[in-house]
Amino acid sequence: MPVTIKDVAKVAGVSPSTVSRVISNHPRISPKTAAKVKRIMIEMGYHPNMVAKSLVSKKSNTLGVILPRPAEELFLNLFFSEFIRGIVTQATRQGYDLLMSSGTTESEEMEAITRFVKGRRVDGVILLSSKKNDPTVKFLREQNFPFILIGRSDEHADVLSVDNDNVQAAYDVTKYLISLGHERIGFVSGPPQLVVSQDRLEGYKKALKESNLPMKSHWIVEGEFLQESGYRAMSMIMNLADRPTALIITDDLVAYGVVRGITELGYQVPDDISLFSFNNISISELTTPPLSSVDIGIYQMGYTASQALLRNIQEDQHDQRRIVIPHRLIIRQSCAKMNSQERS
Amino acid sequence: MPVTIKDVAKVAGVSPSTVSRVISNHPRISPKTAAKVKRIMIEMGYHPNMVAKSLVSKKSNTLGVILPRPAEELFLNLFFSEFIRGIVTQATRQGYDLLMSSGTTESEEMEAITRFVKGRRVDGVILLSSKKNDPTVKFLREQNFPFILIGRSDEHADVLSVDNDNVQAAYDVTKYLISLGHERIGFVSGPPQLVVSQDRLEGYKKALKESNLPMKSHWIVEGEFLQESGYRAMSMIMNLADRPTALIITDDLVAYGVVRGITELGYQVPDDISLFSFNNISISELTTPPLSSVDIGIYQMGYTASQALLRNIQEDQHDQRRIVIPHRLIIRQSCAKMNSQERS
DNA sequence: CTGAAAGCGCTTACAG
DNA sequence: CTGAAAGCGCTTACAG
Repeated sequence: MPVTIKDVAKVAGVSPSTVSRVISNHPRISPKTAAKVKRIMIEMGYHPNMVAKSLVSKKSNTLGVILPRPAEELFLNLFFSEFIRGIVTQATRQGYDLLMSSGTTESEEMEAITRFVKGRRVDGVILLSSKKNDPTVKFLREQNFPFILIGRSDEHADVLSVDNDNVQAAYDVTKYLISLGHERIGFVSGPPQLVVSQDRLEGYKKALKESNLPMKSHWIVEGEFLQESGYRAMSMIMNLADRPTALIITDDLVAYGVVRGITELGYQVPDDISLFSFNNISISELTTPPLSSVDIGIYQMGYTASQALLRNIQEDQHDQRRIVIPHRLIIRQSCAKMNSQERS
Repeated sequence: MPVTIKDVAKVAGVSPSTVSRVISNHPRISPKTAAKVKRIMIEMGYHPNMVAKSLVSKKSNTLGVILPRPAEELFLNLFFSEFIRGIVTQATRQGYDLLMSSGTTESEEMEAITRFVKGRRVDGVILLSSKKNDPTVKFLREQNFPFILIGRSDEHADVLSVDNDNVQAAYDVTKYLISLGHERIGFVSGPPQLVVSQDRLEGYKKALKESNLPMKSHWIVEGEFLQESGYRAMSMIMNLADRPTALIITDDLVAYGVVRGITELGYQVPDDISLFSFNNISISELTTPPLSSVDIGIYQMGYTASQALLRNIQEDQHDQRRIVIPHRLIIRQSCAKMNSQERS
């Protein structure tokens, strides 16, 4: 039988209300009783029942996250560790825990969110997906429940969210390759329905247009966030008569497949083709040669998401901004300078 | 204002008790009232307050995990994703959620566990660490609270746990290398205070002794679970007059550093030296050449941990077994066969 | 088959 | 400064 406030009160010879006030450091309590009650709490090994506390206070001191379902598992898996760590670190620092569940189907996902929100188990929700037409976003808005979206939502532009400026990031990468003298630049993209894919492609196109460089549709390959995707793309790309001298790749793991494909076809990076990828997960510095990659600040995204959501919860003034996490181009050895005779 | 059982009762013209019984599918309720109440619940958008439910039922339907603190962060980080996914998948399947927190110091860790356990927020705890003299293990035993340990505990042998047979795994790897003709086999180990390091080293020694092969202490290097560790070890190892022809490495990431070191020194894998590592995380198939590695079933460990813990909670018969997850040697291209003239 | 009542362990006006 | 009482939203003997 765990010890309750009542037990402590009895031993201390005070009322339960007084014990409760001591716990919450109520100002109008005599230092003497406070000291006594505190001593007895420790002696008896008292610890408040958070569930009971939560029931009356209507606060859980908990944030909720739903794991992405299988379809996007792979993409998110790579980030997952760093991301969750960022979320938990900041949440813990502010005295919040993290409640997690996963949904295999969309309806299971909705069920989990409902359980969290209507079951009063969390004070706020972090949404990992940025799909079009997401019913969870709709639900949370209807409930007027605090939440933050990772990524961008086109339908719900006025929602609290953290994201990268993926258009700008891809633009920056493209411009960098152009500055090295590349004129034929290809793009190995991710699933076209994802906002992140669309944004990066847009930045790439913008940079090419601005520099008056050609943009051929057969230089753009769409795939999954899988090594295989990159690998397979190469047999096509490398056999092109007008093949690109540089490739932008939407993810490090995909880039790894690209490197493998290129190597197997007997070509060299960066001598035959330059590569620049995204996400800067640990793999990117482990390839031969080490890959240049865009660091999108995954840990910081998680950290910031927690922080912004908690502010919303605590100040109860639902600000609806979009927070942009800065990106950084990490230059390694996968890009070569072009000199003019090679350009033909 | 969320709708409560009382609200539903009022509209349905029954008592709250009846509504409660309908929700829990109590047998002695007329199908007619049941149907009516259910209809009204849906109409009113009723969802039970899990906190209130938890207070009276004394069940939270939640498992707790504490994230490892920084010291071991890196080692566990690599597994983390897969591991948590295994835990969550199985927990969700059985209707449980996962509550997470992290502690930077040992006392913060204890605080988090206490909050979970004494605060009645979880029904069981999964312990990720397998340190010596772990106060959290002691606490949970004293509280007689359901928990499962990942790894092995020497002081607490009679505790529910999931682990690999690391002695056997290292033994198997060593025997495999011996079968290829290697006679000088080195070991790049992890932090010596970790049980996993000790176990693997033991299996390695056992196999060598059994085959009457030499075991020199300068063939054994202890380090961290970091790429740098492996990298640094190589300048020493490769300059040995009697340098090993094969190396067992405690982790894929460390092995990556080893490959880098070997390559920079102008040697080749597996021609100059064979490598076999542990954990089989995604990196291992991405190196050049692809690394042979021991698959220790990380996802399955998480999955099994959830499952065993939940059985303990639900059947309330605290069985205290040690569950061993089988390992598999994944043979790739990093080990060469030795022929006799090379052996000298 | 159903309801009234007590209680889970807390908090917090209200009163003194 | 402190206590008695009501209540958070549920469950569950007990009685009928």
